[in-house]
Amino acid sequence: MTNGKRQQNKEITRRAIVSAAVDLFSRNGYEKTSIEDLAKAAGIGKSTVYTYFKAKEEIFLAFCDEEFEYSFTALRDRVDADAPLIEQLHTLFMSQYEFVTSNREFGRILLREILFPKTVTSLAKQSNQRYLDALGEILTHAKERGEIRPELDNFFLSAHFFMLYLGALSGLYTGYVSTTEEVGAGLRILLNQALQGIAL
Amino acid sequence: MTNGKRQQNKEITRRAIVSAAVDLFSRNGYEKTSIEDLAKAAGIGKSTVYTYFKAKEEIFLAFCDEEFEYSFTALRDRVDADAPLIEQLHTLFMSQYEFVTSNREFGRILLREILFPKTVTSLAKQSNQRYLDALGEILTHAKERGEIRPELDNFFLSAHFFMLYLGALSGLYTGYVSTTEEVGAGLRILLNQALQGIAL
DNA sequence: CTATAAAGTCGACCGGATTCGACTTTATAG
DNA sequence: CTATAAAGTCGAATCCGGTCGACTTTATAG
Repeated sequence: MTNGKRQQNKEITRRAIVSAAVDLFSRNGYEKTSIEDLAKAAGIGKSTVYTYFKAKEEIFLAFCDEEFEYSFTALRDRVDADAPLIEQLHTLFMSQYEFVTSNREFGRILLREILFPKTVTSLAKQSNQRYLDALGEILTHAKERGEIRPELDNFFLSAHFFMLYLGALSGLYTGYVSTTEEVGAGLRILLNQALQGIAL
Repeated sequence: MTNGKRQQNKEITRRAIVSAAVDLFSRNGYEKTSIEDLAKAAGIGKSTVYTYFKAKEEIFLAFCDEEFEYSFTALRDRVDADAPLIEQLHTLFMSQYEFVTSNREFGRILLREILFPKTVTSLAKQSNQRYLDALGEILTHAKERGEIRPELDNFFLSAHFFMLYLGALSGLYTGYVSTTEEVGAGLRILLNQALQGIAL
């Protein structure tokens, strides 16, 4: 009857792994944490980890999920829903920027996984979706205020802004810029281009 | 005296490794080619490879450099310098798109390294620069024709378009789109948004 | 209360990238 | 022409992600 016992234990073990990941990844970094370390910390055997996650990367994404939850909630409050669109976008992205790069290595791996995942996992897509949803909301509101062209599709608008944000981040990782100020300034220029249009 | 002998041999060996990489990566793919395979093909010992490259990824970037040379040259001819800007950009990017995704795995690794490199190597920056330069040329020409706002900075314009291109590519890798046609259509929408502007 | 199939666990193993350390070659000072 | 230090080479060892297959636990049908 009760197949709930199994389900429940599975959930507990899964949490134990993610919790170990949050701890060890944060403390020692992704590369320096082995699957065996995680297993030991979670009190299970190494290969059991693979019943819960297909690959190490997947654990990383679950780890991100936890961290994101916090970051996104904290963020909602910071964005003023009636500020000009560009300010809202700038605030949103710079907050995310600070969170994502709070650990450089962490940010790099996360961005790689989100943009160019090895396999299309629901988790990667989910992370993405969260951004696109948050943006979509802001955009809908901006349309209502008559700030942007209403005929444009929210998905492509969100994607557009999101890519500009990632461009600013990439500038950091490739060494084009190095300070938060530079990233912020660059991002603002790009957002302005998008809003005002590039063509004469 | 002659410390040239050593230098010269080093260069020869380096070339041998890259040449082996071009051959084996193309034929069997990146993951399926082991360092030992490369070493054997280059006629050296496995660990000697590490005197020339810090990691496998670095060999991959050297490999890309070779391949890009060809791809970029072939491309110049295809772009009509007097077509409307959006057509030029679309042609440029779709050609690159086809080249980059001719092997899905290859494209994925390349894009990761270009956007979010583990270490800022000159190679990654160089690849990037090549794109930005090619774009800069097109943009300068477009300014002369009066097609775009002349006060905008070429670097940020190039970066903007480049990111939209990468967004389209990312859509492929994350599963938002799956055919070349869809990528092309999505890219066109994004380019249009950038050119026409998003704001009312 | 079994029998048994399904689900879960884990130690042992595998392949491949990277490191180590002993050995060989080269450049050069005297 | 040595001696020797620096540079280069490579097989062996290590480390780690991931798979395999034998073993254990759980659910359930009769």
